[in-house]
Amino acid sequence: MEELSKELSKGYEPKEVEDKIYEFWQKTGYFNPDKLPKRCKKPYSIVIPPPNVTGNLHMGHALNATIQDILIRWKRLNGYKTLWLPGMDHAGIAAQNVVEKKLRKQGLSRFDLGREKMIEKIWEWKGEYGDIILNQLKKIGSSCDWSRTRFTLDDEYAKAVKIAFARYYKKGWIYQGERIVNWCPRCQTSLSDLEIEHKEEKGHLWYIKYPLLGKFKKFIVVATTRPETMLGDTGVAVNPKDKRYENLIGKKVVLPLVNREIPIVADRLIDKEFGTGAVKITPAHDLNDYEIGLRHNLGSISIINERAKLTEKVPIPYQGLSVKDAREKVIKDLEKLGLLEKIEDYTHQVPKCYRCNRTIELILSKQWFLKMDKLAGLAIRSIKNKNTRFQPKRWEKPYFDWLKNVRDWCISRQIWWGHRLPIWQCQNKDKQFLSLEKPKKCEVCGKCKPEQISDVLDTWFSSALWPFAALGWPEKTKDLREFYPTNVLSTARDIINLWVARMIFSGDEFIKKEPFKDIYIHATVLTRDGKRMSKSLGTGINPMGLIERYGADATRFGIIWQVTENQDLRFVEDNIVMGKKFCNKIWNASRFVMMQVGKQKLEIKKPKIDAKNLTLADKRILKKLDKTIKDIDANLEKFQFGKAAQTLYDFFWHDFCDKYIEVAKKQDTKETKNTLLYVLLSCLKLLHPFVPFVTEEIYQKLPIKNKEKSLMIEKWSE
RNA sequence: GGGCGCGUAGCUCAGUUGGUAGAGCGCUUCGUUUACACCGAAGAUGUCUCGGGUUCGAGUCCUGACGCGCCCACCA
Repeated sequence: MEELSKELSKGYEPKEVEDKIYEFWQKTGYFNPDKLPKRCKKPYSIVIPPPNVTGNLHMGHALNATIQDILIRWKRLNGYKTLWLPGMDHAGIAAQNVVEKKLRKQGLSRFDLGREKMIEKIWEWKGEYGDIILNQLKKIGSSCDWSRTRFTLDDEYAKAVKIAFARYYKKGWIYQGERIVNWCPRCQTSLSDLEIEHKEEKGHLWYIKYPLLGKFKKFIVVATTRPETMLGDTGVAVNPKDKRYENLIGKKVVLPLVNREIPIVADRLIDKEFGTGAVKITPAHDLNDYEIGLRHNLGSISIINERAKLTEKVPIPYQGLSVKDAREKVIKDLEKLGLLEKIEDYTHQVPKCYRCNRTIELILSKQWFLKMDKLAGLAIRSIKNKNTRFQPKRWEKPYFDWLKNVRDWCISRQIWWGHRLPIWQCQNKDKQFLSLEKPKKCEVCGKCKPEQISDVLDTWFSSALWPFAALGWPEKTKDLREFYPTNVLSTARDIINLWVARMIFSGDEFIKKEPFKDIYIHATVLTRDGKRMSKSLGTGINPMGLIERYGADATRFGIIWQVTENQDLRFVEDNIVMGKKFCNKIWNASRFVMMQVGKQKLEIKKPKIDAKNLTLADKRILKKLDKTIKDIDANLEKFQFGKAAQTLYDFFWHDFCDKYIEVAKKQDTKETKNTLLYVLLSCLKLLHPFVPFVTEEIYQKLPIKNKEKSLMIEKWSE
């Protein structure tokens, strides 16, 4: 007892254990599937959803890391050749924004630096801060194979991106076109629909009188939330079935302030019930209007530029005004002319940039697109055929809904940090061509020195290749053969379409196989009162703080305890406290068992349940243990992490500690000692995926002869 | 406008195919017995949001209502 207590302190002290154990694990090499014992043959793989370089671990990451680590450790203990491949995403706009912000403090913009200098700066920044989140993943105990860490902007990865682009290009699925795109005036780039967030804003609905051509004091009244765009109107539209306007269709109005004659057209898209039933049409700055404009040959006039200022296409007094100023002036001027009928309060959804929260402008712009019809079909088929399954299944629906209505994907961005499109511009003719490397001569004119176009690809274009590019594609690597398709993707619901759908069709397209068998969509972590955790609201909880106060195991256990199939998870710290107590309980129960058994090392054998010299209590605990193992396996198989944790907790605390240990105190037999040690060891294995540190620490101290080097590679149920 | 999830003990949540309501934290009482007070034993606490229906029987199935939250959407 004296000696033991020197070795095992009275309470579990995570701080003295965790870093030491993590280092030990890394030394064993067992995070690397190639270094696992030979008996581990069957591959089991997970690729991490690569966190952004700009990232810091938040509760969502902590939850997801725990989930993935539980799966990996569980399968590793079951003798699988496990690979959990880590990495980071270069996070185009997000990363560039971070560095831009730093520059701004020095009064500089990225344009002051120029492209090359700016990219250099971002790499520098990445070198300095880029590993933070990976280190945080280590802190929480993630057993990733760090030797395989990938970054979505490293050279091999860039090759994969170029090859993928070229394949699409050669199929004719990539095209350039002038379309209405979402434009962020701050980030100075186009954005895909999925990169927009709609926020409710209180605005107004302005009713404006458009005078009918040649009819004195007769008007058609249109309602709009954006009066300033009237300067770019090329028509007015009404519903063809609208009796009120029947005789006006085909007539013309004189656009106020501009004095342009524009037609009244009939289009089925117009809702008779809304506003006045008559709509001003601004094809260059609204998607619906664009379509209507095309149908009726209205033409388009771009009146808002990339900086959200009015262009020279508007009357001189408005040129150069910001959208906001233009709105005020237009209203004032209309009022003066007596053309403003009324103003109503109106709340509506305003599109915002998901990276900087600036209001998005819709503008006409030349961009690159990836055709989605075929690819969306592939993605739908993969789930329909059950080659890949959503867990829980209900997430299929938003996935299908998006894919069925998806528009072509705008893949070009006007930022600098990212994969440049492998497209080159002839200097003599207005023509471009594809070339993966810097071309020796121009493929168009044969004479000029072509220049690579400056656009980069949407970050999600490269993320879409992650499951196979991270395994070495386009090279035919051993890893790709062995670990693709991966077994599980565990991720958050907000990137089902942004990322998951795109990985599925990419995998299908390039490898002819879906990248994962199961897609586990975990709950979103909310605050105690059901609010979103966010930095700006100050409602976030830092998992690193929890680890500091309670230890990594406690944090893992406390989070996972709450994981059910629910969409949301309201985080309560009480559960982490519970986790801490539980770790302490594990520690002390182990201490007791070791005191009972003594220092002499035993050969551990699985006791036979029907052996005669076992007492009723012995038999009972062994039986319950068997059942518990089965339950845990079944729960984890179904991704029911909370239930698994609760089952384990219950067995360990109540069956093993409260009942069996108490009885064992009065049974001083060889069989009981063996059973104590056997059940404890079994529990350590079962507990290890959930609370890896404390269990490994104890394992290392167990007085048994036939021990593995690490608990990580013990045999699950022997 | 469409979709999804939730409403069970003071708080956060379980509750498998319908059969007398459970856990953790908190609370009450007792307990320093060979691990653990980060403990043990015993205990209290619920019109399962509200109507209606199916059923011998509903927290569980159906159907309305109310409340909360999330996502999608080109109603100006």
